[in-house]
Amino acid sequence: MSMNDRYDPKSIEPRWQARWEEAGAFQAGRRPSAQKRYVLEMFPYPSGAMHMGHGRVYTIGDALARYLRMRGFDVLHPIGFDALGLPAENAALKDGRHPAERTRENIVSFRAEMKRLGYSFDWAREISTCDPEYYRWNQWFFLQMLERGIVYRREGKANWCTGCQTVIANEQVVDDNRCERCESPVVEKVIPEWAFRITAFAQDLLDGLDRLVDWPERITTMQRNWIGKSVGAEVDFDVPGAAPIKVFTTRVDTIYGCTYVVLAPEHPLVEQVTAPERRAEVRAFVERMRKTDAAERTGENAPKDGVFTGAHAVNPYDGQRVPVWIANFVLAEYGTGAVMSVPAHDQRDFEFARKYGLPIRVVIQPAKGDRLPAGDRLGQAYTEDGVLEGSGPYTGLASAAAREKMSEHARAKGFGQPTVRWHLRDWGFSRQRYWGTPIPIVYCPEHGAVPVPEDQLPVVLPEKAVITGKGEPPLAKVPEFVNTTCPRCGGPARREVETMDTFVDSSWYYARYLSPHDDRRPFDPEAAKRWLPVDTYVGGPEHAVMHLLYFRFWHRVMHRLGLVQEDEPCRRLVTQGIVNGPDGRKMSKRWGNVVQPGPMVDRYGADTLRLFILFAAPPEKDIDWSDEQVDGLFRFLARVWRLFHARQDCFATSERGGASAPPSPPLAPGQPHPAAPALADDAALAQAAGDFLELRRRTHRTIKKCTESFEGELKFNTGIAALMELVNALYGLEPRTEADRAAVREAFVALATLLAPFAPHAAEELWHEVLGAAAREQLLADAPWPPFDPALVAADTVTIAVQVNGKLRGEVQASVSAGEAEVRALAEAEARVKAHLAGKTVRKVIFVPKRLMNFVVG
RNA sequence: GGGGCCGUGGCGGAACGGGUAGACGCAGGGGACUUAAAAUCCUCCGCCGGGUCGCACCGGCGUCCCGGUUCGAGUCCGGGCGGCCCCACCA
Repeated sequence: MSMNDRYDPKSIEPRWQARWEEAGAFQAGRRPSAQKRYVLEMFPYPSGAMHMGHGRVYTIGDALARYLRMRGFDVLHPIGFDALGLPAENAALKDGRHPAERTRENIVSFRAEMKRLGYSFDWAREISTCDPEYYRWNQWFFLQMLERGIVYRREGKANWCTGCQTVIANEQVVDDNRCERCESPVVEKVIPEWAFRITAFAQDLLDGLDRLVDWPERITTMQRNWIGKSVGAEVDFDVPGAAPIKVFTTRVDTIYGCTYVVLAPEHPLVEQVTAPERRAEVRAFVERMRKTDAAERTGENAPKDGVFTGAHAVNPYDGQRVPVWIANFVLAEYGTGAVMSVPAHDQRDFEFARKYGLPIRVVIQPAKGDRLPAGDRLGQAYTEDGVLEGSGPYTGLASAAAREKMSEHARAKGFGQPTVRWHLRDWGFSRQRYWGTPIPIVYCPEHGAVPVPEDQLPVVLPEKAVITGKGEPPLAKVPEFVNTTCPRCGGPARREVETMDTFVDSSWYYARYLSPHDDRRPFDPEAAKRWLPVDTYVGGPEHAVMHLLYFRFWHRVMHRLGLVQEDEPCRRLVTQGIVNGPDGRKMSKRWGNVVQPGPMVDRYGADTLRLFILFAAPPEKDIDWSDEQVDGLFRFLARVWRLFHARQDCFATSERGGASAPPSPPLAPGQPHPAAPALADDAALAQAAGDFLELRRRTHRTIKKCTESFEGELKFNTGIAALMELVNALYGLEPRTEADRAAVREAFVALATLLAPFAPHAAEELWHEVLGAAAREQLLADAPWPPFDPALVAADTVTIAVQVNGKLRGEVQASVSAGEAEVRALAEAEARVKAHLAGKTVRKVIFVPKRLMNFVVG
């Protein structure tokens, strides 16, 4: 192949994609004796065409995977499709096409787009969750978890999406009680459902967060808040003539300030405690609450609203009788559905007490500073910890100590106990929809819910679908599916017609990649030993409390089942920002600002698109699409192209010797690389001087900089910037001697190699061009990452800034080893410095070797 | 209300543990090449003022605002203001 003047990605990219595939360059397991790295990006939901957001995740992950391969690791970089779920079914409702058909089509288009972008996936491991060979293992897990009590059937209030006509998970309810998917209102509905006992893992999931040091803190914080542990106490308030009211509080230290008790409107004791003369009013209130939209009722801005029941309860600590109220702001499903109200020390209680004229009693004083006024003159609740007063035997104790003593006292006396409450709820995963994994249960009139035996899996989702979006679940309308026999007695029975939440599919897919065609178990535990946990997981931060919590839960389950060694699925998480439209708004048909990756590849080639995505900003930041910037990156590649072309005299003339490159620095253990071609002829290189010695320094600094952009925080933008600087430097040089050419050649090899993770096709082409026959048999994708020479990275002369009283007044050139006296002499000789020192007394001189000298004068 | 992140040129963004602010790119100005345009190559580009025929050069200000620590602050501390994200009457 000969090099053309014009950079033409269309002629380059498909050719290298074919070569990589032919060579199996991206197959995991090619270096069995090397250390492994598992690089994973969240698999796509193929609901439409691939969009720019996908382009960004996979470009980030791919750059890393390619780099790690070049560092000598055995890299697993798989891809698959999260194919089951509501959107495909919702689309089917619109145009009547079968979800399977639509999904298959979308997958074909995704796969083609991804290949065109040149992602280094191990395609042999591709999975699709709508494949029975995949979801049968969802069913298998279900059975295992059922047996262990981690799956159970419950009858409870569920979030019912009025749009999707199905139950959705707590985590899928977003802003103002709307569905995360379709934004329809979500209402509460009492319905039987299957649930995972994720709450049994709450403490463990919480503790695990402390070990996830390479996760973004905001994600672990969000999980921590979502799990929502609160340590407190349960206390029983006796109600004469009725069952005691059990309240949950995190501030039992304030209980002597309790002046009333509040029940949630739905609390089971409401009817029982209400005095006959209050009944009408209470019922009217409860009825009104029932009819009010949940968000409106319990939203932050909702005014406090309540009603007195006529009953009184007894505070077990001081024997005081306090009135029992019902109020809108108490949630039936949190804690015990009842609270003790301490208006002096809780803002909500304070507001409520003010509104209804209930007493306010101060029982905590700040440890330092002014004392609080009496309750009736308090401007707002004092909610901090402090020192107890008016609290019987606990008076004088600090809040924390009091809490401990007081909850222990409750336990000793039998009217309460220390308690931990969680915000996290069990994960209800029943879906009354078609396009999901069938739940392997059969209902027998004789034996009730009977699990389908393992050897009868998979329960295959029938091809025939009656999708109306209304009424009964679609599977109920398919008699061939529903009607079956009981696995236990053989009598007529009906299958479960609910399907599993799509988040089940994504909870363990990363493990299926390890042995995607295994038909005896979900995956091979030996392979898991080799590859898990995932080393780097790239995906959007929007999954912080759904997928990312579920998959941590599922991994723990797999750990209990003995399938995996560790309890956390992934070491490092990288959350990438959004690609916005050119106008800075979220890409949307509504704004007409959508930019698709496909047409961009047509116009500029994959390499330019990839460079743009990586250069625009660090991965976590949102970026705006910019046609001008993309043009700029295309120009950069074209510039590199011309440069190589213009300097062919430096490398195309002769075959270089077989000297191999020095090994890559520390990270590359295991199997040695195939012998790498020399960067350049060592003897000639050693002769490089002047501008060309400078070039060599720059080359090695660039290698260092690029390497650093992959280590620690991923900052590809600065790595690419360094490459641009090297290119700019090369433009100014005119090599004349053999040593000059060797230095230029060294820079070219480095440039092509370092470009490989970012713009792999162009890099591959240039690399083969510069190395000629020496590289003919090797792919750059397989070549070693270049080492840098520390001696060349460290400059021998440096520019030292000279300040007078902290203001820059000049700079001097000095050798790196120059001491204070030497630099001072140089500095004082500078005209500007001299002028600023004239007539002043130097009181002090600060000298920072290699950086700066500051004269402090008076 | 709680939690997290963040405020740097016209724009996207650089700046290792406090040490020359603005790397690199985009946009823009000037020049070369060209019959011309595009492309390309070279070059300038924070603000204000002084200086010079034009340069060179010089001074002051400058990383949201106000204070502090320090020889020295984009970076550390305190207090504001503004933006984004998540959670939200969680007892």
